Amino acid sequence: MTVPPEAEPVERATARSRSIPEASVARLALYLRMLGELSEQGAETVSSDELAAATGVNPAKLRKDLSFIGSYGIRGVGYEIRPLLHQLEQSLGLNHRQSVALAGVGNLGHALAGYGGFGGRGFPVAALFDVDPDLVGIHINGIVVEHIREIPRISAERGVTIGMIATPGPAAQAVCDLLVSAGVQCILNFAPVVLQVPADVEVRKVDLAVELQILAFHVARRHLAEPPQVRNGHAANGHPVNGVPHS
Amino acid sequence: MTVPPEAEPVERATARSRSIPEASVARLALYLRMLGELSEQGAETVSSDELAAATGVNPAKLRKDLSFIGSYGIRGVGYEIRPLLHQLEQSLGLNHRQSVALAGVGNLGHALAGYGGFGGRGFPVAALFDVDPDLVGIHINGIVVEHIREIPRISAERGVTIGMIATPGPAAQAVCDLLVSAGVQCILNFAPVVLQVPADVEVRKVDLAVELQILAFHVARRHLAEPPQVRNGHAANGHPVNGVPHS
DNA sequence: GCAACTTTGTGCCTGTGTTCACAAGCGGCT
DNA sequence: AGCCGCTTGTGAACACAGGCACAAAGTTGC
Repeated sequence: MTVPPEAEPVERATARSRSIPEASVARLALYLRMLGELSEQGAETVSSDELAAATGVNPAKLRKDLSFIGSYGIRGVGYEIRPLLHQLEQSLGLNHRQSVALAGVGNLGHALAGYGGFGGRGFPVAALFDVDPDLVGIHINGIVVEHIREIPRISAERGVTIGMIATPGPAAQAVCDLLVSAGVQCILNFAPVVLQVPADVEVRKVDLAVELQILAFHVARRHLAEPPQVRNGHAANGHPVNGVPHS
Repeated sequence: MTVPPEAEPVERATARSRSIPEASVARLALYLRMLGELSEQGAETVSSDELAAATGVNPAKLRKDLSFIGSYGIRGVGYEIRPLLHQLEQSLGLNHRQSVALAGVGNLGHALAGYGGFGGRGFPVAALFDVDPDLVGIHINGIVVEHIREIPRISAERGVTIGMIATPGPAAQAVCDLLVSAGVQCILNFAPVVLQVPADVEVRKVDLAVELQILAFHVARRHLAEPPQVRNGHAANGHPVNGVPHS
């Protein structure tokens, strides 16, 4: 009585993430950045223990993650940074630039447009969009803000592959539809809504309010157990261990 | 033969998250917001299927999540929105305001300080900090930016419980230490570094560059299978199903 | 060339999260 | 009043992620 004929639930999941586990991909990106820093500092090799300590990950987990992209370590020595870096970039799809379109140039969007962490890491922001006539036409970081309705044309022209949505919630779905119609396959959504997209479009959501609420939950848990307890002796000097992992 | 004497690996995990699973907490925050919207629209009850569809979550998972905070549903009917909302706020620790301190009022920090999603949801930004003398003293949203060194004093005065770090990477650890010494127990970190903190401080990290790289990875996976394939016929009208869950 | 040491790569086990499927419970209709 | 349909709450199976511990494989020193 419950489930009707139904489609295949397993097929899609396995087909989507051939080989590399979702959770590992996120950490690989972390390793990539840390390796870049180490490389700039002139290091030639790293051991899994060193890299694990630097990224706050369990060494065994790190090795397993790296094993998904091949055997680039030397037993008894560690990992040669240069080749590993190259292989990581390859595996994460960073060998060809991914142009980003950002829709919504309000408070948050403006900051994202100017955020150096994107362009510096192979994700140049190639187009900006908004509906507000006061914003359309202004320059941010050398890029002109265009009207939302131009999304399909301009995205195609500039070879946009990734969309970021930083609009208010109510506008997000419409903008999302435009991005999808422009051929964008991946969307990073900062708006507090659940986007409806075709099955072949990937959406990731960053929800700042939810992040805070998760923290608030932990604060509350603490206060149930401990008394007020203000840490007045400066613990600022010794930070014992620990970089608390998270999903 | 495998497991030696060893300490208790279970003890710590269970003690830390008495009752509610980590992953559920994140979704509970989602439900909370959606229930708020439904309540404003005048709805009295929701079924798990409806709420699940609205939040892009599996209905069974949703019911299990809600079961962690108690039985607030009526079989045959659904959930009464008002009492459920209230209970959710209680369980997530939103019954007493949590003041937030934000360190780093650069590009991203400025946007966060002005972001309406925080204050409106019970997380008033109560203090702003930076090192830059050009920024110290300016007002954002009616709050004066203070110097980093004032973190301990001002945080204590204003009852800050949550810290947000939006500084450049190299400055983050020092700022983090100051926040910890001020008694802050939870930190939301936007800087691309792994913070070292005492074991009793909770850190969550939001890493925008990593989010993009995860998306880039999926784009690359796609391109291995499919040809260029630009979606020119407008798929903008019908968004079939699907709001793609994520970890 | 061999032995001792170091570090990777991985098999296996454990725990956590997700999903299905169904019994229990509630309201409405006859 | 009793039945029927609907929806919750949850037991059980399953998939995924994490971490230990060890064999394999390399390096260094003699």
